[in-house]
Amino acid sequence: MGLGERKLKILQAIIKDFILTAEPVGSRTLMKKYDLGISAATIRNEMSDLEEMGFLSQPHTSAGRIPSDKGYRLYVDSLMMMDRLAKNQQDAIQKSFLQSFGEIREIITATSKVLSHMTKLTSVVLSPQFEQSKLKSVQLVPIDEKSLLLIVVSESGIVRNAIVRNNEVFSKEHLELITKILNIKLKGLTIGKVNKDVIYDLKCDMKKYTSLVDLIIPVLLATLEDMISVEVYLDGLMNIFQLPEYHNIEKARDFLQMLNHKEHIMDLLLNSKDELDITIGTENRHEEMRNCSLVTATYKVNDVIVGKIGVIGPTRMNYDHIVSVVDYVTKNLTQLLNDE
Amino acid sequence: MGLGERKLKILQAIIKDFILTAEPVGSRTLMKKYDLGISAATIRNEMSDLEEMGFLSQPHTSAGRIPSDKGYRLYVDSLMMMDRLAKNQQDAIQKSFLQSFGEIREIITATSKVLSHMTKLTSVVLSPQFEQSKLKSVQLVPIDEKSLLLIVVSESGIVRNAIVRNNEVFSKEHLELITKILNIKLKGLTIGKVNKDVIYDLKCDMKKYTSLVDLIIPVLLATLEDMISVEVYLDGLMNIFQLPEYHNIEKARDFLQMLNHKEHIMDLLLNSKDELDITIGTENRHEEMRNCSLVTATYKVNDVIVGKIGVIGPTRMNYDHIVSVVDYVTKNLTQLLNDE
DNA sequence: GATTAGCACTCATCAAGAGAGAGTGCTAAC
DNA sequence: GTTAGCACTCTCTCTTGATGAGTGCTAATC
Repeated sequence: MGLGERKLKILQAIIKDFILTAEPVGSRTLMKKYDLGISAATIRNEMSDLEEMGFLSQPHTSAGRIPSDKGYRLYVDSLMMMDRLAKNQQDAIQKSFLQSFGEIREIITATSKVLSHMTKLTSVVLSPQFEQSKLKSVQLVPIDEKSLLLIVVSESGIVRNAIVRNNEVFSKEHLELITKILNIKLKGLTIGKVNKDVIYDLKCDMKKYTSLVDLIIPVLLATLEDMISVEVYLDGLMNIFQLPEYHNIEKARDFLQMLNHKEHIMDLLLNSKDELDITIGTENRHEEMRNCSLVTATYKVNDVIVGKIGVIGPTRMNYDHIVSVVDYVTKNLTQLLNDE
Repeated sequence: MGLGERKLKILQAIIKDFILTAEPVGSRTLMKKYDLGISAATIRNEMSDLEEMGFLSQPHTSAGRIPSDKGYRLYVDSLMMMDRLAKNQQDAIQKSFLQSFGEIREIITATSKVLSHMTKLTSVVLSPQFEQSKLKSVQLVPIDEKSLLLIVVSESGIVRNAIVRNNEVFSKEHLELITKILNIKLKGLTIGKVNKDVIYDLKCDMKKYTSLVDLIIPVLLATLEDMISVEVYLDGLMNIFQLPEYHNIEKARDFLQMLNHKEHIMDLLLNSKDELDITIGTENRHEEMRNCSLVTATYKVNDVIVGKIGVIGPTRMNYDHIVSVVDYVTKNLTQLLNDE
């Protein structure tokens, strides 16, 4: 059985109505609210067909129909119109980005905030993966006789530091020499590529200062580790309380508990490889996500450093709007990050 | 009417039972479960008195009694025994502190985690207030021709940095001079005391380099601002779902939404000035806290830098245990922070 | 042959009522 | 002063019946 024009129209109307009301949609409602030009009985027959084909389902015999994941999938792939955001919404998004100053943390936080605010759902943002970023400089700055500050700067502009403590007084000449060698060896190297071999190499070159180097290396490694670690930012968790699907305490609890596991979220987001990706209900790998959809997008800095942004909500989400928002936010974010 | 020994015993038993079961306690239950040596009828009379005095209340005529805030207050002030934590619990707390390495963020996070874990409630920790901390050094390190890193170190060991960008190339001599002046003027100064006067003074001393100074000063101020800003750490938010008082969705929502406002939490915590403070229900200034109690403690670093830790839960919380945990955690935290 | 009106049937939801259970307050006896 | 006994109160749960939304099927209509 094929999917005629009329069936598609009905499916679209059902999805539209269900997204709006969160109530199963009946044939009479459909006839009255949407100008389909056919009677309720005919709609019933078509709905019956659509259910048989798996695009709709029925909570119980005498209820209306609700879209299935397959139904949403069809809608998202073929029926959805990505609406251009209203001017005032575009402005709101741009404005929120203007307020966040240079620091990457600030930008990410602002992104997360605006996403959840514009969608009234929960937003998830992963900080950029700096693994592919190159090292620009490593510095050792004395802060008092027995401790010094290790500063690592990457080309992408991230800066990290850590304190190195010693029992003896650091010699200025040694420090300068070590700094020099560190820079020669590490400058231009991709952070993710600083591995055992590189460290071994470093140690060989600085055999004379083993005691000092042994102090610095672990701190350096920890700092590099910290630079490439991806952080998860959430916002709008409480928005779910506005949604009828989460008026049930168990549902709300499960949702919140799921988002409490950062690794879990990273797994979800990193799973989608497309520029803009929609995962609907059971399409998700995680059991806990079976009633949720996820709209994610990838943002880039200099084409190598990538991060993810996304919105999580019930499968009954306003895909048109959410996708538009995610898309527009991604564009703004990318622009902001590449301007610097 | 005075509070005889017997009345106190009954109150204590009621509180004990209610903390355990979350159900109003009746006279017969009390007689059967607790060895009071009197009949249910006598207990009823006593309970009636206790209610009249305001220590108990009754949800409805034919229900048992529950402790009022005043009842808990009496309990906490006079009846409570601070139980020494079991050895294994002490060990668990100590262990969790051992795992957190030097960084203050890590320590605070660990504190928050262990608090919520040991109490099965929500923990709140405020990072230390570094306002009273003194500046140790300010450094300007070039990271490339047109940008340099401003590093501020305090005596308490916190380090912050920020990037200063310029359109022109920085002159090495100027930088060294400026660094020198900055250090002379700022070293030893309490961070919170760096005000307009100090800045004005600085500017006067460096009139020759106005363009450079005008670049650096705002960054410096922002960095200092960042150093003294207090952060709020929460953990165990989801623990409330285990409590019967939050099986109601509105209650759970209100609780979570309340804790979503960081300023709100800071206000709550900073309100209590004692070493260890218990605020019960309506004793709290905030309407949203009327069903909650808050156990807070103050931790110190070098006697000047202070922070707060606390546990939030329903007024029906196990005060003995919570207080013991908060107390023990505070001791460990203080020790760890002062060792460094 | 597709469409539609009509109707019997199903199921969730809501309100009202009955019964059970827990607990109290009062009274009279100990 | 303490206790047993009893009537009374109130919540909670279960049942019942009514209501209403919606379906599926059948037969009539276009």
